[in-house]
Amino acid sequence: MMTPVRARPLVVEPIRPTDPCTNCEARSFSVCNAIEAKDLERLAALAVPLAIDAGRTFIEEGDTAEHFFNVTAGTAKLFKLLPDGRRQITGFACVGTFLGLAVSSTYAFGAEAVEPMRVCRFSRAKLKALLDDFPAMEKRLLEVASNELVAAQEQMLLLGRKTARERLASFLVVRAVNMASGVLPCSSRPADKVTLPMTRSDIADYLGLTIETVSRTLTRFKSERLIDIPSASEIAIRDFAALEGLATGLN
Amino acid sequence: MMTPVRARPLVVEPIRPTDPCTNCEARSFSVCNAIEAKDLERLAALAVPLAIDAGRTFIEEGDTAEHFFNVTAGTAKLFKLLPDGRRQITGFACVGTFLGLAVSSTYAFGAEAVEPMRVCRFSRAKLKALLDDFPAMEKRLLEVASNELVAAQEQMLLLGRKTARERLASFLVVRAVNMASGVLPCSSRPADKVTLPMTRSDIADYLGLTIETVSRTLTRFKSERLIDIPSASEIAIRDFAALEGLATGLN
DNA sequence: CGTGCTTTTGAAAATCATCAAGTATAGTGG
DNA sequence: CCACTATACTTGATGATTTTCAAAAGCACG
Repeated sequence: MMTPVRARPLVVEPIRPTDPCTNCEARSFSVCNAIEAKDLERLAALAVPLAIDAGRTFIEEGDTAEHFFNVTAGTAKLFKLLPDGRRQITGFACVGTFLGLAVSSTYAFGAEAVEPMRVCRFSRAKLKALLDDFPAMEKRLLEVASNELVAAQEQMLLLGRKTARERLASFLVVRAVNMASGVLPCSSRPADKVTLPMTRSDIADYLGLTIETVSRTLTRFKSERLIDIPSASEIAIRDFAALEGLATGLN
Repeated sequence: MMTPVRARPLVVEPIRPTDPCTNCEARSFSVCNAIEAKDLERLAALAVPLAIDAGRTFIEEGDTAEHFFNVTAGTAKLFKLLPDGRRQITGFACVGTFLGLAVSSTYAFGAEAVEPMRVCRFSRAKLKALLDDFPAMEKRLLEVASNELVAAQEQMLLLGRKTARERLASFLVVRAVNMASGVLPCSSRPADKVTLPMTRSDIADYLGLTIETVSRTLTRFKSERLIDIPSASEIAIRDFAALEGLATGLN
């Protein structure tokens, strides 16, 4: 159940293109777009691009927080653990997500790559110094934090008050909406296909359920013609409206 | 179960002392202390101090977010609702708490006074403008948001993975620690008495349980000599260490 | 001293977890 | 390319924690 400890050093295959930021395909999604093109050089000087293998833990809960991370490719799961191994995944970080916001000196959560990832790593101290020169970026960070706070509140509602069916429906609906907005101009219709790079165990730990309940609920959705399950990591949405109704508790 | 709608206008007994900020007893707890004494006048010009009756909803989920609030006395519960009335309380806002952080134009949560409250109300637009002149305050807001994010993650762990006993123990432990730090110099020993201004229903909706489970669990704690219950709104901590062990899942 | 609310306590029911196989799927090495 | 193994996923039976339903006991307030 628990993540095996890897002995290898963290830095895996560092990449050093001429200018990591200017052509960064993740910039438009991320906090970095608060910085104008002419100033990108200063940001680039701080950014250490890294490749991270799937399954690797790159933030350990409780470690001293020396770095910020910005996800440029792939997906990570963020989690908190109880001493006996119980795990709560607090979110999935995809392209553009900024990690490491914490006032305290230690990370309040762990992070592990779900898929092979690319991230930009920043020294906390240096980036904080940089923030003094770019108030726009600080504003952007506040926006990001506020958005995450809203998402966290929504997740508390899910964990505290929704049934297993409602939780899975919510999960699929959010995924479908996010997948669509990533590709198409914002706020279009939801995707009709959802990919699940994470395992059933991850989904369970995200929704506060067990893998069995996740599996059973998805099979039931399928038998109700709400979804299709072409493969374990792919879900086709057949009745988005019904799922949305379920997700919002309209039964 | 649902909060009755009040017909009265929101603004209850506005207070207008000569300078609401300089002598504000909540300033040291709040974001306002990011502003130096000489600049307090500009902040004071924006602050509208209000008194709010217990039970009054002063932020309605979904309403257009026109104001920020800063709690100067009393306690509020913040919550999200499902259409059928299920409620999740996402937090309790006490003295010093800043409310209204939201990027979107509408509030993502509702807020209702648990006790009689005093708050300072700010126009969002005006306060945002003020932020441009006081980057220190923006930094402070980011800190606040980061702290809330950490708390939210902790609450997700509680809601998703802890048992009823562990949830109640966590709740009491956090309260005991907070009560102590409010009165005494920070990071001293936890309070040996905890006041619960909120109802059992509020506690249940905060912990993702029912009032019956909250009541039963507390009585069981009492029979196990972990606490005493002199009155429904007052709990004496008899074995803090045991509660803390429970809270962290050490059984 | 009722009246209405909150809280407590009890019994029954239900959702979800646990335990236990069995079935896919993917990765490995022959 | 194909067994072979390990892992992930699904499915079934049972069980337990928590909810639901019900009612009594406390408390606050007029």
